[in-house]
Formats: sequence, structure tokens, C-alpha cells
Amino acid sequence: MPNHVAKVAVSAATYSIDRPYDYLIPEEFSAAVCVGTRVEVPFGKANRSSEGVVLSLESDSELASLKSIRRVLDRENVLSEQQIKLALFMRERFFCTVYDAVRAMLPAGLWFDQQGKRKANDKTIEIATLALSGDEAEALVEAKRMRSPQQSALLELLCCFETLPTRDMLLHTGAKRPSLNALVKAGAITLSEREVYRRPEMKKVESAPLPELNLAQKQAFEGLSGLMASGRANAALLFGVTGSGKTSVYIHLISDALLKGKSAVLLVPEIALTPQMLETFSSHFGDQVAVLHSSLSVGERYDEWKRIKRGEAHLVIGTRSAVFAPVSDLGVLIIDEEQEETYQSENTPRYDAREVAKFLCARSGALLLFGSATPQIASMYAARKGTYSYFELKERYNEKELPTVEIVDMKRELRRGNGSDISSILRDELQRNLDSGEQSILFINRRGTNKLVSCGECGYTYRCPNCSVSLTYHSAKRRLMCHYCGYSRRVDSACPSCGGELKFIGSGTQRVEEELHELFPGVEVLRMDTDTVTPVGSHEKLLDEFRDRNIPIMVGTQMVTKGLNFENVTLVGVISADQSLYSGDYRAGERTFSLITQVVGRSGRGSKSGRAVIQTFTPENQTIRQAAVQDYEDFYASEIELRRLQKAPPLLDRYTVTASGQSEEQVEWASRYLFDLLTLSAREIGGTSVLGPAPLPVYRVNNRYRYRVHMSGNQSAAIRRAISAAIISCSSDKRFRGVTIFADHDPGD
DNA sequence: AGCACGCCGACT
DNA sequence: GTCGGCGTGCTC
Repeated sequence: MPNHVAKVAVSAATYSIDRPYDYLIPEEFSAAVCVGTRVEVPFGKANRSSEGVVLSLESDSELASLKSIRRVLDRENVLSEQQIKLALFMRERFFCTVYDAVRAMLPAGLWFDQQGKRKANDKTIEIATLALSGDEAEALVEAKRMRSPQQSALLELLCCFETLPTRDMLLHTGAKRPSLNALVKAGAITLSEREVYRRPEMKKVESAPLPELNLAQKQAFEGLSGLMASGRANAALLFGVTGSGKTSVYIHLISDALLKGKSAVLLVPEIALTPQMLETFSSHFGDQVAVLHSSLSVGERYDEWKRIKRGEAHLVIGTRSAVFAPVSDLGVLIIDEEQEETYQSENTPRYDAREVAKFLCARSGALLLFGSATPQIASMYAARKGTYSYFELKERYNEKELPTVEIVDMKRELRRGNGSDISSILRDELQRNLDSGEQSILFINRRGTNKLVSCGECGYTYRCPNCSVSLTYHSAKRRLMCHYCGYSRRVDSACPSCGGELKFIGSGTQRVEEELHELFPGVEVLRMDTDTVTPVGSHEKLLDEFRDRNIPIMVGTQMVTKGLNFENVTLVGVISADQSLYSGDYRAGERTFSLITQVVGRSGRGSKSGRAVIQTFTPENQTIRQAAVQDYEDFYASEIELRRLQKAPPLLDRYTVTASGQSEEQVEWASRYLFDLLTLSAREIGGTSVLGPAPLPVYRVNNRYRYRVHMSGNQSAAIRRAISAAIISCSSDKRFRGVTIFADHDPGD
């Protein structure tokens, strides 16, 4: 019985009507339509054309009459059966449509623009092939030498290589195009097109032997390798303190997978920050590496995707979306710095790469490895329960001591009359480093690192017209900007409200930089923040400069915390540790611990031992004290107790449902309605609680108001069903037209 | 989301 | 009589 019917996920279907739709397969497409190809189908009353993807093939349908597929959009399937299962899982897990999931899984180059043109095509180059036997060709080379020397030279070159790109041939011989055409006409050579890959640019590196492992690394590697070889679905946590050499374990594990003919995927939080890491991996795995991240061109990304799909690249390194790389026979999937929030997507589909990875590895029997120096409380909880296997690297590389850490009470500093950002203790430590020619890094733990502009007389501040936040001043652009929607405007010469003088309050890196100049006149300070690192690659340049020119002090934001490795840095200072602590969500402690640990870890990576100074207005705060002595165990113990009391994850599953729209009243009503629906469901499910609705901390973004309801319990599947039903009910309610609703599992903010 | 069907008021 | 208002319901 041939398959006449295709079940199709349609792009025009919204979440509330998203289901597989049956379409007839016209006779002429019966060979071309297979599972995982995209098709064009008529949809709705007006039979508007919509894209769709074939989920399965059936012999017939339960429905009496069906519409037919109009066109097949791919020559071969763009999704595997496995990936289709993943898309269906994502719909259920992240409250998106199947097609939303498909959109996230495929590279942008495969999609079509308004005119129906592909955004990236296969790139080809013209190549010439010798059409004569060796002897014949050599004879012709001689014959042509006098009358047509260019033709002769071209032919002679081709004799050595059989086939060559024509561009290179013309370049090498200096011959012109007509000579080449003449050879074609004479039947001496033939021209054809060959597909080439657009490869992202990478520094050329020498191939290197596998790094040597110390005892602890070896034990971790052998344990993990054993799990991988078992072929059973496994997840493991590798807890390795900063500088303990997790990367070496990754390299051995990946090499192990590749030797067994399997592929490997390595997810990193932010590729721009890890050029050193990329170099290391390409020195070991060369062309087997495919890189996927946001700063690739559409063409490059598409070609890397093809190399992976065709089995020409077996190791994928990339950010969040690389979890969708079309690898076959996955051996190991590693998520480095697994606590980072960048693994969670903030746009539709609002997926979490860690959840996707869990699904994929469970399905394929691959090993899933979470690596971190400061694991999520949830991950360590899973390891303690035995859900994850557990491995530890306790020793720092070549048994280096942790930096000595001093906590400075800024309240006391203030009482003593020092109102600046730099305490007397930090000042003395900086002086010590200046004297000894060693380098220091100062870290500012603040979100808005830009200047605030306000009136010195009436206190007026500039607010964003679209969002409920103040505008900040970007000196590079010389404009006031909104961080949430990108709105910008020029700054007035005087206060627009009272005509008073406007003050520029440098709230972050700039102010610290100025204070440093006052404290240490003539000492060079390198500043690194969004103001100084806008163009692509300038981040790297600044870091190289810091190292090569041995600049005494670097001041920066978040970006100075990640994976940097500078021999001569022996002092780090955290200007204010408090900022991330009191954001009001249950993961604030986790974030602060991780942040401080990472900063402190930048110190003393070379032969000299390191120091760290942490400034805080709450020196008695337990999390700060635990982070200072790098006592994760203790932090975990107190944090998990807190979670137990708060009934927070990981002891319960928590979901949030958010309504947003331009009318605050409508959004409020919609969220109230959601709350009522969910409360009813919660009563049915039992052991489930619903909180809210409440406006988000920044309750207006881009002219849209945002309200949120929380739902937690341990019946995760039932909760998800209830949320799905509530979203459908609410978004098909006419009273709430213009309100959009989305849900997240345990979001970070 | 779109789009058609359908059942009531202002117009040629 | 009919043009068009937007309430209601469906999308293979």
C-alpha cells in the first residue's frame, strides 16, 4: 500500500490550533515527499499558502476530503526522524508550535525571504578538468607553446593536477579568460562546478598531542568514558574548581568518542569569549571541528550545518543553538559552565538547551556531561540523588593554592570618611602590585554600567518612552539609550524640566577608572565594558593588549570574569559584591556565588600566588563569605535548606506564565483570568500552588506591559497540561485580543 | 492569526 | 431591496 497522505506541521498554525494536518500527496511528488522535508500547502478558508514540514507518511486519512500538497521545498529531508521527535517534545515542553521548534533547529540559510528566494545557496566554484590523456595533453602543450603560450601554460599546469579551480589557474599563469575558453572549445579541458564550503575564519594552529592528565582528571575521564561506552542513557556532573583542568578531560572524552566513530557536541555559554578554547580544540581535532555561533555569516552557518549533516565534521562546538546540530551517532554532549543563563532562550521558542540535551541524550543513549566550577543547585541536587553520575576535580592545576581572599566592609569604610568606590585595603593591594610590576583586575558587578544623566537642581532623570526604566548615557555614541528596547535620543544642553545643569553620574567602570587615575596618577588603566567593546573582535584585541603591554590595571564588567587566563594577574577586586544578591528571585544566591568564584579564579593563574579583595556593604552575608573561601559544599548545604523552606526548585518544579500587551488593563485582566484558570487546575492536581499575578520588576518594555503568574508543584506533566490549556483558552478569548501569553519552566530572572 | 459565513441597520 | 457592520467558528 503506497503512502498517499502526509501528516504536516503547518507554519501558519498558531499554538492553539497546532496539530498535525493531513494532506494528499499528488502522484508526481510521491518520491520527493518524505519525512522531514518541507512542503508548501494550502491552509485555511482562503487556501493561503503556508510552509509545513512532513512529520509522517500514512496510507490514508480518517478525514473524508483532503487538500493536496502544492510544492516540495527540499530535495532531501532537512530534519531526521529523531529531530522531528525533538520538535514534538519541544512543543509539549516549551509551549511553542512544532513549526516554531523546527525554525529554531534549522540554519537561517535554509529559509525563504518574502520573494520566496533562499537566504543562502550552495556556494560553488568553477573547476577545469583535463579531458585528454597525459600523453595527448603533453603533446598539445608543446604544439601550442609558440603560437598560444597562455593556453600552453594553462594546460601544462593542469597536467600536474588533473583538475583545478579556474580562478587559481588564471591567477598562477597570468593567462586571460579567452585562452581558457579556447581550450574548452578545442576539447582539451572541460569546465564544471564544484561545491565549496564557506568556513569561518580561524587562526591556523599546529596540531598538538592530547594533554597529559593528572590522577584526578584521569579518574574522571575513565569513569566518564566507561559511561559513554555503556551506550545507556547517562547524565553526569563534572564538578571542577576553577583551574582544575576540566577542558583536558573534555578533550580526552571527545577524542575517545571520535575514535569509536561517534560524534561529539560541546556547548559553551558565549563563543566570543572563548577564542583560546577554540584554538585548543582545533589544534587537537583540526577539520573535524564545526563551529556554530551567532557571529557567523548566514552562508558560513549554513555550510557548517551541511558539513555536520553529511558526517564530514564530527565535533560541534557552539552556543545554545548548536544543541540542534544534525550530528549522527552522538557519543557525548558536553555543556560547559552549565549554570550559565545563556542556555535559556528568551525568544520563541523559549527553549532551554540543557533540557533539549537531556531529551536527545536520553533518546540516543549518548552521554550528557554538565561541567562547572559552580554547578546549579538543581544539578548538584540531581547528582546527590543519584540521577546524575558525579565526578570531581578538587585540585587546581599544578596544585596551586586558591587566592587569599579578604572581605572589606564598605559601611565601615564609609564611616571612616572614604565614600569612594575603592577601599583603603584595595588601594594598598593595588599599590603593592604596581610596585612589583604585577597586574590587577577590578570587577564591577553591575548591570547598567553606563552613566545616568540627572538634573542637579530638580532631580529630573530621562526615562524611556517605551519602557519603565531610566535611560543611560553611552559616551561612544554620545546618546541616551534604553537597554531594553534600543530607544535612543540626544541629550539636552540643560534640564528639559527646569533648565538646570545636567549631571552625568558615572555609575560603573568609568567612575572607577576616574578614581584610579586620581589615586595612581600616570598609571595606565584599561577599561572594558559595553562602551569600549562594541565592534566585533575588539574584545579580544583589548585582552591581547592587556597581556602584551602588561597594562597594570583592567576595570570591567561581567566580561572580565569568563575564562581569562593571564599569568601575571595576581590581584582581583570585586568593587561591590552586593548588586546581584538582592534581585528578589530564588537564584540570586546561586548567581552571586558563581560570579564571585569566577572573578576570584582569575587571580594567580601563573606561577605567582593570587589575592582577591571583595568589597561589600553586607560583609556578614553568608553567600559572600562562602564564595570568598570557595566553599561550594557549605553553600550548597545552606542553599538547599533554604529552597526546602521556600518550596522552591529543585524540590518542586516551577513554571511561570507571562501575559504581555499594550493595554495594561487588558494584560492585568488576562493574567487574573490565567490565575483563576490555573488555580482551578491546581486544586484538581493537588500539591500544586499558584502565585500572582504580579507585574515584572521592569513591568513595561517596548510599550508592552508584563504580568506574571507562578505555578509550582511536583506533578510536572499535569502542570504543563494545565498551563497549555490556560494559554489556549486565554489567547482565544476575544476580551484579551492583543495580549500574548507565554510560559517558561523555571526561568532565570 | 486570518478569513468566510451570517444575520441586523443605513443607503440607492 | 442590498451594501456592509463585525460577532462566531474553523483551519487537513
